[in-house]
Amino acid sequence: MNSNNKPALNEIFEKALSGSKLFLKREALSFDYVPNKLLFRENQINLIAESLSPILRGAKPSNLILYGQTGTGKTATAKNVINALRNASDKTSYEIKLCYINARITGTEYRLLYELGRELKVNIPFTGLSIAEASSRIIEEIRDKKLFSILILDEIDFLVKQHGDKILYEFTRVGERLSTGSLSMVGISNDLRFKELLDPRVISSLSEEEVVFTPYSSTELKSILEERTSIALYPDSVSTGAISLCAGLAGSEHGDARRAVDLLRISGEIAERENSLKIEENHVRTALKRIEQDRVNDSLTSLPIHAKLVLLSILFTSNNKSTGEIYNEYSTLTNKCGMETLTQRRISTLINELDLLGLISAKTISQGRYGRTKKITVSIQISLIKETFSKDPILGEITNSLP
DNA sequence: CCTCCACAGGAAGCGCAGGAGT
DNA sequence: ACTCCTGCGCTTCCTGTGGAGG
Repeated sequence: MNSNNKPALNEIFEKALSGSKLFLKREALSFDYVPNKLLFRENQINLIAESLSPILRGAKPSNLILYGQTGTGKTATAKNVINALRNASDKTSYEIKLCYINARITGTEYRLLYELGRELKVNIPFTGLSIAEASSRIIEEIRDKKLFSILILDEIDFLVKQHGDKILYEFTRVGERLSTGSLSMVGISNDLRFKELLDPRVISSLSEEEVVFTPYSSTELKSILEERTSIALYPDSVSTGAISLCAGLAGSEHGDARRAVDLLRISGEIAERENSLKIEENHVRTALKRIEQDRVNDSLTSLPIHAKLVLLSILFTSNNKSTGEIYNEYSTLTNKCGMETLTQRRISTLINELDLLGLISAKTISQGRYGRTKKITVSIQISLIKETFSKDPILGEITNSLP
């Protein structure tokens, strides 16, 4: 792309058309953008490409697992290699099918098969079939049409944590049993200890090859951001300080490129709204605050009604209260507004879910003689909760009666 | 050292929604 | 119309447990 200081003609027109003074190509700063050139991932790209390349000769490639924390470029790298493989496969006579599935979005075994079936053009209804029937339809299709298929399972650890490794076992078995065609898997996991959850048989088959993605360092993050901005923004529309700050903030935990890129994009949007011609550090700081607020707001509004009631109960009692005390308060609340009261067991899991969302913190502690319980504390700004819930048709009144 | 509190959290199963096949 | 399938939210029943007080 153009990186010289003189804007090309098309850039000027583009600018006029989009009305944006900053963004040339906003998508390049979106989290699912797959750049043509991935920085600092040459090794991984080569490893994956080598493992998958037998497919171009009509042989079964080995299964592999990609490990690494969020934002280390696993998905982007996988997609990058797949795109290249797709292009290369046009020149072969074998029919190669590539199927990318995110196991967190496609949460269940059946829907996994459904998605895979759709990619392979097998007729699998949205619901109604048994898992066995659905998978045998897929196997038949692969065998009959001699398909060479690669299934990329993103966030595979979610699937295993929720449903066990049964389906993975099935898939690896299928891969081994097929006489014509093939089915290979590329698993992508955020959890480095994910293998411990698997059956040894699945491990030996699934992780024939392993590729590890290490977190980016802040300097690497900086280079990545610079590369992306050169595509996404007009020249000279971001200060070096702002880039460093994005890289630093995102790198402080572990080198999370997704966070860095998101942060920069939102900073850009804020700068744009202020009619600023350059993204500065203060925009980044505002963006950081806004990301956090949006996240909280989203999870608050999408909470099921009983989870909201539990959260309110926590607000009505003071901090550091036990599950039992929260449950009592919750019961009086449900009675007050004439709703059914769920069991304490259920509330216990709701509390855990709220904890997982980062809205509250629930620590299990032991008080010896006085039992074992959780100490529950709200971990976000209370005013945010009040603000969101007071608009709620059912909970508005109760919320406003809060002290 | 043992006991026993006040829960945690696993397992099983129920009723329902939503949909396919017959 | 009827059977069969899965997912989901929930209940019921259950076993497990860290440590203060005896």
